[in-house]
This record gives sequence, structure tokens and C-alpha cells, in this order.
Amino acid sequence: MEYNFKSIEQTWQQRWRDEKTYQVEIDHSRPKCYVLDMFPYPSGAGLHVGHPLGYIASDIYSRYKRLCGFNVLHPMGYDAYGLPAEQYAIQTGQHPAVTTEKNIARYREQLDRIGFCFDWNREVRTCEPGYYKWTQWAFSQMFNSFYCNKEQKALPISVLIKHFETEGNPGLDVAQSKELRFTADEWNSWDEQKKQQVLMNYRIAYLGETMVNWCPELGTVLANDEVVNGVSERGGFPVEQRVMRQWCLRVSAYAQRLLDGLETIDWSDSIKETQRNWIGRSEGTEAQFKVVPNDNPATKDGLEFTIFTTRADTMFGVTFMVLAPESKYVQQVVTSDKKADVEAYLEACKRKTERDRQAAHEVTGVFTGAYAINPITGENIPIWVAEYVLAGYGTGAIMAVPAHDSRDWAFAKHFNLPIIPLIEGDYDLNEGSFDAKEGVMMNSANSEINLNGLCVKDSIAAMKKYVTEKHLGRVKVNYRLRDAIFSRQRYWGEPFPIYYKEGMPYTIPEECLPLQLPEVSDFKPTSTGEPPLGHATKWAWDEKNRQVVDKALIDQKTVFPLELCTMPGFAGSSAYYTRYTDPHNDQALVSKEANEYWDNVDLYLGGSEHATGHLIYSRFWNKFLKDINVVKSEEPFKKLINQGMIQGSSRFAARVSGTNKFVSADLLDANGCYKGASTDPIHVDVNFVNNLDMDVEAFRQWRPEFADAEVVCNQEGKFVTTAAVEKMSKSKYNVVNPDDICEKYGADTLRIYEMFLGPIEQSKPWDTAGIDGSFRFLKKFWALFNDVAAEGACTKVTDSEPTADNLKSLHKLIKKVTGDIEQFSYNTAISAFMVAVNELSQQKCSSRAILSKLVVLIAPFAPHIAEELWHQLGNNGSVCDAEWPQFDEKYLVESTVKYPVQFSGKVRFTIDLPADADAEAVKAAVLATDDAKRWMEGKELVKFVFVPKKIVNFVIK
RNA sequence: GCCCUGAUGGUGGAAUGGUAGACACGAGGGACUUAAAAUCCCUUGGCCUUUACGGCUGUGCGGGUUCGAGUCCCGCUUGGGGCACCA
Repeated sequence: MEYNFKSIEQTWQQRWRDEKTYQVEIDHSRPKCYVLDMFPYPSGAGLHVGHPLGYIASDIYSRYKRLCGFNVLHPMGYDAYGLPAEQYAIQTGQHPAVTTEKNIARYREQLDRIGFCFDWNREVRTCEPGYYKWTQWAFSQMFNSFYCNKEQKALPISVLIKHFETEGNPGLDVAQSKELRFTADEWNSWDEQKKQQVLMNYRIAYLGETMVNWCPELGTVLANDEVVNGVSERGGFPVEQRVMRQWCLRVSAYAQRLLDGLETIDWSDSIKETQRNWIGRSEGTEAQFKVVPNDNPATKDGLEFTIFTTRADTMFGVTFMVLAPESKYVQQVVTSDKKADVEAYLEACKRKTERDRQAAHEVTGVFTGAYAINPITGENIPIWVAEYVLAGYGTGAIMAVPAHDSRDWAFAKHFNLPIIPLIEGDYDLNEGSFDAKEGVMMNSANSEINLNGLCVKDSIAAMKKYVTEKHLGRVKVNYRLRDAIFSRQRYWGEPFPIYYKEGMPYTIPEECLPLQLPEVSDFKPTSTGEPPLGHATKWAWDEKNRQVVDKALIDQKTVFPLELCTMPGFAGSSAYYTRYTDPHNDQALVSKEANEYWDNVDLYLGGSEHATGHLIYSRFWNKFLKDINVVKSEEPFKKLINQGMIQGSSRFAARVSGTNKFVSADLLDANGCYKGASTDPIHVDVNFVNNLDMDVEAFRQWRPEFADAEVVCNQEGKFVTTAAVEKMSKSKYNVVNPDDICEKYGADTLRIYEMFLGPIEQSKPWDTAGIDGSFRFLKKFWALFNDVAAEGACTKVTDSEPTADNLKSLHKLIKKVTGDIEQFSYNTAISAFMVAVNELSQQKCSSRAILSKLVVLIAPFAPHIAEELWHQLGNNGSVCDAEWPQFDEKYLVESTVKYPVQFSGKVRFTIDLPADADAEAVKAAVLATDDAKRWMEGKELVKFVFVPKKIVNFVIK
């Protein structure tokens, strides 16, 4: 019987569907294991062979865990809302709901062919009302919460209101947009609108007037992680800074918890480091500087401002101060004679885009005419304004120490300001500053404090203590992490459950969710920032009747306008892992029971490109859900593996420049010229190139302009192309479709080959040529059971007793494969299979006992062939419910072991020794050999090293 | 500039500090076949003398630790990624 992968795979995929083999339920008799893939955007291009890489890896792990007795949750769904889906819809001129539906169907079809063990009963789609109800619900919860720094958790906003009513806000330690001061009496005297305004300062989901990344081309604002090098991540369109009223999530309140949590999870160092950089914790000191009164009225009554520094030790070297152009202190300190200069400078700064500012790096600035008093030295130091100081970080003001900060140094040099060295050592301050946080202090003493002679680390500590005790400032931690901008002026996203009464936002009652996305006449974004939901006619909230009504009714007393923006892509993807554990629940995001059992994700697979986006937002979202007692774990993803990208391997045909003449690459000279004429490499479709040999006929048929091209082949009549590794993409004609591979080789071969390609975390190019090896392996595997020439199933299997060699091969394999799967080293596991299959076929192993275990071992990797053989062997049920074979050391014990024997580091001979021999016995046995006698002659034994089963080593003199 | 990662044959890649190059592709040679496909066997890091089951050399470069280093330490070169006028 031949290995007919096509019918095997069809049969079993159908049976898995019919018998709901992969449907799982809570089962308290078994431990759970939650294995998750990052769900895909159903893009219009469909899957290429790179996409399933992570899915295959997680599928193997899921199947393995199931065989080990775990109740495995392995779901899949679609991240269908958001920019990519909408952009695709706009490009194709169709409604995003239609294209999304179509793309999902295509994705599903492609995924099904590969034989995954997803529980499709738990599928979620972020764009379905039953799903986004809970995205909206979570948003409402955030709106109705604030973050208490003392308890380090979110609390209901009602707690805060109660506090305001009785004590006002002094003494509160909460996360806030800006510092406010008011008493209980003041609070109680305010009207509803004013109270709502104040509360907005504390809500976790809040409406803020902030500087945002506005992308005119996409017609929407973008979060920081969606902007790369000043252009949009999607599309690469320019992004400008604008102040807009936007919904924001107070992610920054969770900065410390996001940082601390990294210590508790099993993620790669690089991705943790990326998140640490993104959070950007910086511990330093805030210090107050008094402004010397000048002719600016604001300075009359002892104006002071606060700076932030990580180098408190350098306060003796401050020679000037710098304010950010946007700092409110600029207007308050500037003297009348400098006012015009300063205004001109601020105007010039405003005109620059974020991108100009990032790229230019020129030294610019202007003197305000004002002076501040250095609290340590008492000296007057000039206050400048310069754009190198950022308003958004720290306090927007710095003390400049040009001797030990390169930016301050460049500024001082440019404007000829004094530079005072504070650290001993031979560095040249004419060349640059000495920035390193090391060395011994000097020039740093007054009557109260003396840092001279201390090292930098100690003097930072000493100065912090001094500043705190003298009430000159305080220890302060700053984070780079900003609040997430949560509004998008786009159509295809979750509507906010928000309506506006007297200009202030209110949430739609929980029972009325979901608030469904309305139909609109035109869903395209506008460059002015008017959201497409503005076109919706039935888009107003009737507060009394608790329903969505026509906008025309807004004149009525109880009908109010609804929010027009929608939520960003990451809204729906932030808590989807929780929803999978209880996907059909319409009473809660997740039931207590489901969360108690399934808890968080044990293994999460996905690309590292989400390090500063989804993986931060999800962690934030989960922490919030924990604070409001919806989930029990602090972290959503215990272990994370970032699969590498599969790159394309492009092929090029050389075309003589300016002609339609193609020349085989081996006929070109070293400069790529053919008979003196230069050539250009032209992308050709990899699907009609075998290795480097191009099918000329297929090439001619490929595109009409090549149909009558002149093609010069080499002497053997072949046309040779050149190759290069590039991103897999349509425009490079290097896309390989998994469907084609499944058609030609089968899903099992595809799975094996993708895993065999290399470590899953590494990026590597796809090369279809190598797949034959994996296909051959499965054919050999099949041939262990079936005589290909004969009729009938499992004709080669007998009930004979396994031999010692059979058992050894099997148990060696069990040990290796088990260990490798646990470590996600699938490529080496497959190598071990190849070795084992070769050994067993050489041994002519026919033992049912051995072979049925072999089938279980291969099941995670090649489930279809495993299922087929499992049944041919006469088993009932699915191989999925078999038991993972246990490894037994006793079959591996060898009677003798070959040892390489070295004398003083050099290998000289090998010797057979009993496997259980101890060091003394080995030493005696080796020394008794003729070789050893020769090497030992006239020498003295200095040291003897014996590593069991590894090596025997004599050091002689 | 700071931080994280990687560098091993023609290629993808193996190697708890213990015989570097497993396994696979490709290439070369051979068997079977009218032929092709499929299958099977041998060779395959480099360089020497081929008389061998032979010698030398070899994991980006330069040092070090060790009886022994691809692996550990120090200093470089270089690819990839992150952060960045963040005080």
C-alpha cells in the first residue's frame, strides 16, 4: 500500500471535524494547558508559507501536551477590526465587513488544510458584536476607575468621589493628568459639569487634550508604537504633531507593574529588554530652582520651577538652565528686553515637524534674560530656552552640566557658556564632555556638603539625601512610557460606549451593550479629522429609552450625540485570550469558573514585532482586569516564544539592459555583463524555477511581454537564475502558497519541513527545494509499516517481540523527542526521527509494540499519517487520545562504551570499556594497554580526568 | 551613544566545557530501469603524502582561563533588533 497523503489527509480532516476531536471543555480531572497563537489579521493576500510557522509549532506543542494527559485549550480567531482590514477594503472599494468575511473564509480554508488541532467552537472575531461588547465593557470599566498609587491598583471612581466630598484632594496619591488642588468645600460647590471635568483628570480611560500623532493620509491619530521614524508604520505616511481632544488609556499608571511583571514571566531577554526600554524607567531627583526676580511680574513673588536630573551629584557644575519651548515657565521668566527674541524662537520651533526636529539635531536656543539661583552654590545662572529639552519628559526643564552631559556640552560650546569639570581624570573638555557615571568627584564642596573624593555612585546618593533633607527637592522616578491614545477617526473599529451631555462624556449603561457599529453612507476617512461615523444618521443616544435613535432627535431633551471616533486595532486584541476561555458567555467577559480553570496562557506564540504594541497593551489590560477582579492572574502570558520570519528566496533573470533579451547567469562575466553589454536582474516567479534552473516555457507564458523574449541558455540548454533573500511578498514574486505545498507533498510534509528548517525563533529563507528530504522521510516512515508494492494495510507489522536494538532505538528517540519538544527544539527532534527510522528499517523492525509507540511519537508533528497508521494498527479512537510513551533508561544502558583517550590534551586512541566502570577501573584498564605504556614511558602522571561515557584524559609530564 | 542578539562546510543547521560539522538539501560517483520518475548504496570542511583504520589545519579576529574552548572571561570586527537631544 502506498503513502497516499492526499486521501489520508482528506479523510482525517473530515473525521476530526465530524467527531469534534479537538473540542475541549472544562475538566477538573485533568490539568489544563493553554496554548495560544497571536490571532491573524485576515488580510486579502491569504496565507503564504511563512504564516503557519508559529501555528505549526504551537500545534505540535498542543498535541504533545494532550498526549501527556493535559486538557489543552488551543483556540484560534481573527483580529478583524482595525487599520489593515479597513485599508484593504478601501483599496478594493468594498465594505470592510464584506472583505473581512471573505478573507476569513479564505484563511480558514488554508488553515484547515494544514491539519491544526484548533477548537473552532471557540473562535472569536473582534468585529462581532458579541465579542466587542466586552471590549466596550472593559472600556467603560476603565472610564469608571482611577489608579491609586498607594494600593498600586485601579479602584472605582466612586471611591475617589467620596474622598473629594469629604477631604478634597490634598494627600491623595493617585495617577493623574495634571496636579490639581481643591478642598472638599470647593468640590461640593461645583456643578455637575465641573465635577466631570475634574474627574477626567483621574479616570483610567480619559478624554485628554494632548499632543498626538496625526496622520493626514490615514485620516487618523496613531499611538506611539504605530509611528516609526516619523512615519506611519502602516503605509509609511508622514505623521505630524497636533493637539487634539482624544480618548487615552492611562497605561503610564501601570508602568512600574509592567516593569516588575517582566521578572515573573518566561519571555526572551531581548523582548523583555525591548519592553524595559519602552517603559524607560529612570530614577533621579527633582530639585527646585528659584528664579531671581526681574522685570517680569511673574517673578516678583519668588517664582520657582522644578527640574529633573539623574545626576544630582553634578549640581556643583550647573552653569545654565534650559526650559523646553513649550514650558509654561518660559513666559513667566522672560525679561522684557528678551521677549521678542524668545517669541521668535518659539515660533520657529512650532513650525518644525517632529520629523525635522528628530533629524536635524542642530544646536539652537535663546537666552531668556532671567537667572535662577543654584540651591547648592547660591550662584546666579542664566535660564535659556532650547528645543533639545522636551516638554513631555520629566518637568520640561533641566539643569545643564556641560562638563558631564554631551548635549549640555554641545550647547555650552555653541553659545560660549562656562564648563566646570567635577570628576577627576584626564579627559579633555575642549573635545567633549565626560558622560560616564564613574570616577571621583572634585570641585564639589560647600560649607554644608562635601562630595570631593567620593565616587559618582556614592555622591548621587549623598546629594539625594541632602536635597531631600533640606527640602530642596525629592527623589523621583520618571517613565518614558506614555498613555495610549485610544481614538481613531476611522470607521472599522469598536464604537465607544460613550455619549455627550453638556459636552461631557457619559457611558452607555452596561446592560445596553454592545453598542453596534452603525451603517454609514461613506466609510472612507477624511483628511480633516472628521470621523466617518459622522455620516451615520441613526447615531444618537436616547438616555430615557436607553437606545440608539436617529440623530435628528438630538433636539429632544433626553437624546444626546454619541462619540464618533472608534477604538484602535489593539482594543480588540488586548483581552481576546481571556474571551477564548469562555467565548459564548453573554453575561460576563469570562465566568469565574472558566477563569479559575483555564487561567492565563501557558504558551504564547507570535512575532516579536508586537513587543511595544500588543504585548504591552495586553499586559496593561490584563492587570486592569485583575484589579477589578475579573481575572485572577497578574500576567496574561506565562511563556512567550517569538517565531522568526520566513523570508522569501527571490530569483532573478539577467536581462540585457534596454532589451527583451535574457541571458543565463553562468554566461555573464564577473561584472554581470554579457558580451560587454550590462544586464539588469529581473524578478521572476520562484514557482517556475527549480533551484536556479528556470523553466523557460513557463517564463514565456508568465507575462505577455516575455512571450517572445530572446532567451540565451547555457551549453546544457539550461537557463540559470541568481538568488537573493528578501521579504516574502507578491511584488517580489517569491511568495510560496501553502496550498500548493499541501497539494504536491501533503500537510504532514509541510509541517515537518517548516519545523526542520531551523530553530523556530530564527528567521530563515524558504527554499522549496529542501522539502524532498522531509517528504522522503515520511515515505520511509510509511514503509516501516506498509510494503508499498503489496496490497493491504500494515503488511509489514507482526506481533514479534522487539529486539534489544529495536528497544534501544525507540527509547533513544523517546528521550530525545520528549526533551526537544519541551524545549521547542523541533528541528533536532525531527532529525532524531530520521535517525530512528533509518535504524529501525535497517533492523527490519516489525514489532507492533515498537511501531505503535512510534506512531504516537510522530503524531504531534505529522498528525494525519499518525492517525491513519494508528487505525491500520487496529486501534480505536483517535491517536490524539493515546498515551505519550514513557522513556525507560534501562534499554539505553550499553555494556561497553567507546572512550577517546587523550594524553595531555591530544587524542591518541580509543578504547572499549564497560559502561558501568568507575574511574579507578578505567584508569587501570587504560594504563594496561600498549598505547598507554608507550605514552607513559619516562613520564609522570600529573592528573587523571574521567568523565563517564565521555572521555578519559591523562595529563603527563 | 546605550542595551539586547547572532557569526560554524556550497546551503539550512547539530554539538549539558569532552572525538566539531548530527540531520537534511545540493553536488559527485554507482546500482536498478528500454527510459524517466521513484528507490537504494558510496563520497562530500580545507590541505598534504594517498601506503594505510595516515598526518596537518579548521567554528568572524586577537588575547586569556582550562588537561581540554564553537561553548567560559577580556578586547575588537561585523550582521540583525530595540531605545535615543529621555537630562
